[in-house]
Amino acid sequence: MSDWVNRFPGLAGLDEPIRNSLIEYSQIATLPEGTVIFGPGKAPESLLLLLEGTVRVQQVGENGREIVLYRVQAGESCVLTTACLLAYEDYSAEGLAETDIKAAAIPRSVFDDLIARSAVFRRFVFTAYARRITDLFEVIEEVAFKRVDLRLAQKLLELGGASGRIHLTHHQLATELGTAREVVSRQLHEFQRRGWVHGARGEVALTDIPALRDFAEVA
Amino acid sequence: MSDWVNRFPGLAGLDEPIRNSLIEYSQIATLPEGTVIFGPGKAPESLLLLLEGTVRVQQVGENGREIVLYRVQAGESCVLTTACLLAYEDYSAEGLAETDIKAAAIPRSVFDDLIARSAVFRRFVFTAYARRITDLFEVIEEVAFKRVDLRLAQKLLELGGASGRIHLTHHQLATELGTAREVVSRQLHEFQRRGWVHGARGEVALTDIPALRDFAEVA
DNA sequence: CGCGCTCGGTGACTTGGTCACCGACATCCC
DNA sequence: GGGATGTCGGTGACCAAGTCACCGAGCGCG
Repeated sequence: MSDWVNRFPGLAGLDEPIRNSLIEYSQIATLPEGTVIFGPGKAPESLLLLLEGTVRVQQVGENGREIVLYRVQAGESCVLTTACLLAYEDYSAEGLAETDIKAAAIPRSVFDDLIARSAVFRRFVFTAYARRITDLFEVIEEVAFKRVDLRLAQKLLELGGASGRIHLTHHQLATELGTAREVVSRQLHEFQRRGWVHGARGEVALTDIPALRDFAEVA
Repeated sequence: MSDWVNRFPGLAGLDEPIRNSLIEYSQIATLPEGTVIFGPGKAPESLLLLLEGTVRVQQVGENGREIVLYRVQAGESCVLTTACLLAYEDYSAEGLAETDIKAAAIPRSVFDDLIARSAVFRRFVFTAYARRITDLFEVIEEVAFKRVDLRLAQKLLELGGASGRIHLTHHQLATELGTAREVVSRQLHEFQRRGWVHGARGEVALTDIPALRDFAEVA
């Protein structure tokens, strides 16, 4: 069980001593689905490297609406949170375990030490930053400039995978896009009228993926 | 002219050798207002520490609309760009010199070396990251959840300063908020009807700041 | 079974974004 | 001076999106 480091491609070239520090000073934790990993008034104290499961990071507005910012997958790290706890901890994003989770937790001090000692680790961290930040740029572009019907279609394709079945409520889909439940309901209704999807309680089935894809890309 | 390091509070505690490396290996550059510092297809090669002037970072959507993400002021650094050039350079944000600019440019390799050698420098960099990221979170919250009239009122107060005079066109104000010119025109018209502002070509004068502030905060 | 909850549907309305167009003004050049 | 051209702001009509209020269908639970 000391070989979890291999699951992170960015850490492949790590020197032996560094790798050993990492393994020695980090703790493997498991958390059940639904756990709030960090959130308003609950700053994380360590960098998380996700071994299994996914973490959803979302923003909650005062009016109660929510928007998903990005997801951290197995093999990735939760870097943004580390940065934030350094300076301002009063940001309103929260991290949720979307499934059961297994992760390696690296304490701040060890993190700092590794950054100092290893160029590979530095590259790993800054690359992770870059990915998250471009994710955020993308979210901004989407909410500021793009139409919801297109965004919904894209999201459905993204979530539907091979099976084309999505087990989410309209409310949850609305959170994915940062819009309101009614808007999603109406759009899905329209998609159904066109024969692209079929809805049931807490579920959406994609019935014409090519047409959806056409719509999402072209229009 | 080797004492520009003092202008950065976060670099105050820097050890002599580190400080000297920084001064020795960085270059002072001056750029005229309007220079595109980085942008799509134009990745920056060094970390910029702003000595004088301000840099505006904005996102450009395919449809031509724009939104201001944040500003880098004198005494701050342009860290996000460094991270991004590491991984994906195809993000659609661009950095513009909003005034004439003087900045110290730290090459990648020197940056990496300093990060390795100095805990103070590490803290400086990660703190700068944190600030930018919370800025982005704020932008997302605003554009996804808040009403434009409130956002416009806030922006006017922010830009108006003590004098209450703002030398921007309606189009530029729209870019500040990531909305359309017509929307700004209509809102300003309404504000004017209420006696809060007075408009002229390329200029807005705030005529009732307390009322504007009331509106921006309460409603 | 009845109770309370979540989920989704709907109509009416407000707000925001788009489109097309226009006149006022500024600049520049003959 | 008199165009030619471009920017700036105003406007009406329309469409897209968000809000509000309400409802009924399904579901789980005691």
